[in-house]
Amino acid sequence: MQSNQHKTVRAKSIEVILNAAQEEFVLQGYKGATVQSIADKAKLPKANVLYYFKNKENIYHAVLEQTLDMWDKGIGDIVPEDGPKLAIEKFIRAKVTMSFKHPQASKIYAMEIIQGAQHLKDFTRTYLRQWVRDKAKVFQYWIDNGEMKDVDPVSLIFLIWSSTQHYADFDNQVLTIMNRADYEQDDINHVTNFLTNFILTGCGLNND
Amino acid sequence: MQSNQHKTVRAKSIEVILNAAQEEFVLQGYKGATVQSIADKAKLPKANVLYYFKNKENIYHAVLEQTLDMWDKGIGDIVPEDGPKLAIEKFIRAKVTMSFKHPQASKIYAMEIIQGAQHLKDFTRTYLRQWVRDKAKVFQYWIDNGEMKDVDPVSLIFLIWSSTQHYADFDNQVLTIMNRADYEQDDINHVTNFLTNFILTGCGLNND
DNA sequence: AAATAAACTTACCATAAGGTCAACTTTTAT
DNA sequence: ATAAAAGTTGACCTTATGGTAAGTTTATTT
Repeated sequence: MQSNQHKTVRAKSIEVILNAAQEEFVLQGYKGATVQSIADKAKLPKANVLYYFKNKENIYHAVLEQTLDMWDKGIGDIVPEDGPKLAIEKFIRAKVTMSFKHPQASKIYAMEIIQGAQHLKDFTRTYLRQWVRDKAKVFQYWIDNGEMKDVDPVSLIFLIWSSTQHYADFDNQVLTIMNRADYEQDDINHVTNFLTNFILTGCGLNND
Repeated sequence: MQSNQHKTVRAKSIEVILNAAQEEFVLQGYKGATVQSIADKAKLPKANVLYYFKNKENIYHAVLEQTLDMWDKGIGDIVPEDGPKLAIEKFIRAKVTMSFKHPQASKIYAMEIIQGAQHLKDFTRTYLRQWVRDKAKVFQYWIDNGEMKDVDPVSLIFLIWSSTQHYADFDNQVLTIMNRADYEQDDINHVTNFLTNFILTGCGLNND
């Protein structure tokens, strides 16, 4: 099949370019990453990279979209049926795992937001705002139902976000402070356990 | 006095340049910030900026140093004599206030670390690592003394750092989600109270 | 007042980077 | 077999940027 074969070449090139681009954007920032450097990392000529993506900004957009997609898939939902304990446990585990396994994605996102979210204003204003409101409602439901302590749901969400993503965005700092070269599976477990325990306790949900 | 008068001019120019530079570096990243754009924001000719700082990297270094200095001054110490409750309260309050009042400083630092801490490797490896070890020891002392719950001190420090700095680094996102234009004093209080309560609870120190 | 040092400014240069183009090769469809 | 489509690439162009050189103006000292 024509389109099938083409798609394979396309898909492969695009994938290799996006991975290279992600690394470069994280390491050098948007302006600092050059199409040439992305091409080099992807082992393709620059003109070939620009054949698949009309320009540098398109590459960046694609990287951002890829990131949001991955998160959407990788991070499960927070649903009333789980109850607060299980829901929070699941959510923290997913976020921590994501942070340790795909720090680059988190970093790209973080840098974009820090710099003013120029390319994600819409996403934040619509999708993310609604997401927070929805989940805040779920927490509030549990609170009203006496299933967890009365803590401000939005602040709680921010705390979970920040404390989990820290291990991705600041991995260099964390590793340096701990005098380690790389994360290992034990670290994921340790952090997951700590954060789960600590945050559940904060929500009045710990039973250790 | 000669050197006095000179220093005034110097100091003033340098100050105005560094403030402009900080904004530009946050908004555009290191590579994206141009000497020209810094000069424009400082309302000085480019060559004048380069008269005070030999080159762009020097400006960046100076901005980083300024940031570290400010934090060092603005964030009090964690000392055994305070006991865990007061010490944590004071520390969270200082960090939150810092986040709301000087988000730029936090952002510059965050971006530097995210991008690999190229210019702060030494700072992290020596000063910051030692700082964490010292404070961890203080927490451990309190734990051994039965003054607080047995939580991993290093993980606790990371949690306090991340949850407080979130309001600086991600201020755009936080404000957008809350559908607000700017932070107000009430927000500082609200966040300080939430985080203090929540984290003290996590440490088994809350008495509400 | 003259001399010296600091502050400021203009014009300029070399390089790097984003992006285009036209030619060429390979793959696919008929 | 051939035409069309997709993919590949080197050469090139334009602009922006970091930095310099060389000079002028302003302030300070003696």
